[in-house]
Amino acid sequence: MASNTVTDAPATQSKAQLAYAFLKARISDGTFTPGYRLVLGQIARDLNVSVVPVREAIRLLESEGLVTFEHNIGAQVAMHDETEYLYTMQTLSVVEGVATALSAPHVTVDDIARARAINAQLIECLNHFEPHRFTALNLEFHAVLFENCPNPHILDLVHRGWGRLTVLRDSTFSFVPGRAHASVREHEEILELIEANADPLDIELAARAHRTRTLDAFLAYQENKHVQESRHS
Amino acid sequence: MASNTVTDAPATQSKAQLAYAFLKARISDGTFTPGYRLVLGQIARDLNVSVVPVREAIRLLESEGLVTFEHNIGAQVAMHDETEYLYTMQTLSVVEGVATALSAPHVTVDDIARARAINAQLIECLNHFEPHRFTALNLEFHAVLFENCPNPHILDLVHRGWGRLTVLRDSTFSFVPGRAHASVREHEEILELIEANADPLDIELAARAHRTRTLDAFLAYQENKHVQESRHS
DNA sequence: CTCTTCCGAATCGTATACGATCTGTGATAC
DNA sequence: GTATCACAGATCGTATACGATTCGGAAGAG
Repeated sequence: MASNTVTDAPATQSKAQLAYAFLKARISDGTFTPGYRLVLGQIARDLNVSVVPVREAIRLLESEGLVTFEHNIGAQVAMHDETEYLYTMQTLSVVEGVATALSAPHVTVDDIARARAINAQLIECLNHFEPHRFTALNLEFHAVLFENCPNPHILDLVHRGWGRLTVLRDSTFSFVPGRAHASVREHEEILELIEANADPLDIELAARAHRTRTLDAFLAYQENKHVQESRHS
Repeated sequence: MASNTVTDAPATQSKAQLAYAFLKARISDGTFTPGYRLVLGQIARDLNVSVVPVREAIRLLESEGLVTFEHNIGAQVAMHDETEYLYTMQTLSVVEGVATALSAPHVTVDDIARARAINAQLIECLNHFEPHRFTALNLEFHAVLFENCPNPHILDLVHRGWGRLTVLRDSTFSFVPGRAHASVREHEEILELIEANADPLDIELAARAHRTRTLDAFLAYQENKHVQESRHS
């Protein structure tokens, strides 16, 4: 009866979810670049579904800010000016900060150990540097620290922030590899704060500053690049 | 050509938006109480539209957390346990705090004057206390202080927080009228911090604490009520 | 040569239709 | 009397269909 391609779990998966996953994947991996026009009928044909579920998926992505939508015009992958990255990082610095602080009391010694192991991999990664891998590990590290946040709204905001970030820029560390060294050091500092049952506000501000510094490093790099470019002209 | 009932602006309003506004209004004013089953066909008939736009509106409301949705089962107005209010207030305290701090440098003397005027109305309101009016003015006051926030994401989160709050509880001050007096005093303190160009972090924490205290007051009231109830039994 | 106007193709928004799934009720077995 | 099963009504999910709107290019006026 339930004859599905792979497993039975997604057998009950709606076509809307299928379309959503399809579009999100294509946007994330860069197949659909910012500004790309998302035509309902075309996508529907590609997926062998009707336009209705595709439409639903697009509206969902719109509410997450990954695509923009205009009445009677259609959808396109959201365009990002440089400020977009700035705003997303700033927002994430705030929500990830509180999430980490609220999570701290629920972090077990086992969690700390796992985080240290991941940070060790990050340090090891510094030698033969791969920005993409570094960023993936970096998320893993922070996820251990904020996933215990008891407030589901804040946790959701953190997830959305990371989601947007991966769409906006594959890895900040591609641009500012130097930041990676400081980053792993700060990770250890944050771990020590949590271990010491530090004041939640201290943990929050440390986590926030950690992210803000990555942002600042990128902004400084960009500033510098612009200066160099203007010298050539 | 564009012959509409009232104005021309909503002439281009889609039926999906109509359904969205209709549902949101009914949920906010309490016609549809938490747990109320939202049947697509029924709502569609009431609005003289088909189920498609209604469905779209409901999915939007779902993404905002106002309704819950289950595959092949349907939607109902989101149920709120007590923790829901707690989590929403906590989240709002954080995002409103940063929004206020980020907004502060862009607040003009004129804005400050407007805020003071609103706070004066709040003080005046303390005599013949109407919780609903007080809450509306309270939002107006804070809106003046955070609307200048340059980060659109954070601003959006603040708006969503307030939106959820009005759905969850008409007015916290109905339960804890005593909190209103302290509240208006803290308003003045926040205004003075902004006027003095205080450290953004100080402004942020003041704004955050202001909201947290309202939450704490409610929790204390509730605690007290439960104690009294258990005495009767 | 340039600007305006008009028309057709492409796409969107929504109505209708129909198969799939769930829920509750009544009949049957133990 | 209770538990299980089957069936019917209700509702959901999606396909198809069609009017409405937009956009781009061709035709014509200046």
